[in-house]
Amino acid sequence: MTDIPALKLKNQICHSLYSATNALIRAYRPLLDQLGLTYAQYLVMLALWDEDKVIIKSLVERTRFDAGTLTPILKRLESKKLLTIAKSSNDSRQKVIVLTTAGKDLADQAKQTPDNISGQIAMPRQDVQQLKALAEQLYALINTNLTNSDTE
Amino acid sequence: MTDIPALKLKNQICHSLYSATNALIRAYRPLLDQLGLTYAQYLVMLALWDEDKVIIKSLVERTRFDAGTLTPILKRLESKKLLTIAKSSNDSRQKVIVLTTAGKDLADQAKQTPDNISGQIAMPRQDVQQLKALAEQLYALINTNLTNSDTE
DNA sequence: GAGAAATATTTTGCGCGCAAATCATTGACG
DNA sequence: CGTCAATGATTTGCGCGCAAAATATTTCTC
Repeated sequence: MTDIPALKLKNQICHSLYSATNALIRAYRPLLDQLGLTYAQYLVMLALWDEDKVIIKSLVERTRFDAGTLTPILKRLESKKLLTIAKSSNDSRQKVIVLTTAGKDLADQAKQTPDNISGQIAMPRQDVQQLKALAEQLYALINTNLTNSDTE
Repeated sequence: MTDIPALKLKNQICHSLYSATNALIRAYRPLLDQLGLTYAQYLVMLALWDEDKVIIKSLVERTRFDAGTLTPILKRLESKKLLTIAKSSNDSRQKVIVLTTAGKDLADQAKQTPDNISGQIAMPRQDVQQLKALAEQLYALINTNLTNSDTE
């Protein structure tokens, strides 16, 4: 009916990106179920396997999650006994996140997950790398152009 | 701590894709606020501007939304008087979605949105097209490989 | 043509995602 | 040193996203 090309759903990069991302999360779900993690919890655990004993602000930066999103995720991971949340002694506004032994051990069970996914999806490695690079580029552009226009 | 490259957050394409998509949705928000739409509602309206007088199943296919997600979105659009939801006369299991005049008119106000976004983000057109193509490829691969493995 | 399988949609329940408001603590500075 | 802004984290409220179960209607199939 409306024949404005700019408004055609098929022409929207946002729709392609959105549905691909959601499809990828769905593909992860059965694998992550075995670890007892949701997708968001998995990303937080990845960040903590890189480096734990960090404050929440550090996780906000590295995971790119909103702080208001992270708080309840960390509580759920705590209730699964994968980590502890303790007040910092230096600055009691801050909370320090530390992996438990169980939290560290889960890395062993998780280490097959990325390969399992790429095995199932069978996208050429080069295309995957390019998709990743372009997504990173888009993320960087949004967070320079849009964040700066507030401040200047 | 855990030095397994496959588990490094930086190496995860899923994290790049996930955070880029969420950043893009955030970038759309101020523009869509002016239209009184959320991002998901905007995608549904795009589909309906392409073609309305369709059943929900058709929207499920074109928007790639889950039916259980679509039902409440359509109700909210109905309560905004942008569309009507009526039982089909042929098959009363089905519901027919029809745009109201207000719903059609909103396309005029929306038609600047895509250009406004690309103006703000300033990603080279070629890169945008490639990102879209790769996202579509990923979506297609997930929905062939993973859907088939159930049936065979 | 009655019961069973298939199809279209809705409901339920849980976990995000995020803007905005709030709270607690610390640091600045006058 | 008191107050006031800044900082780190939490809470609140709403709208998805989706699996699973429920509901309603239609289409087999015998």
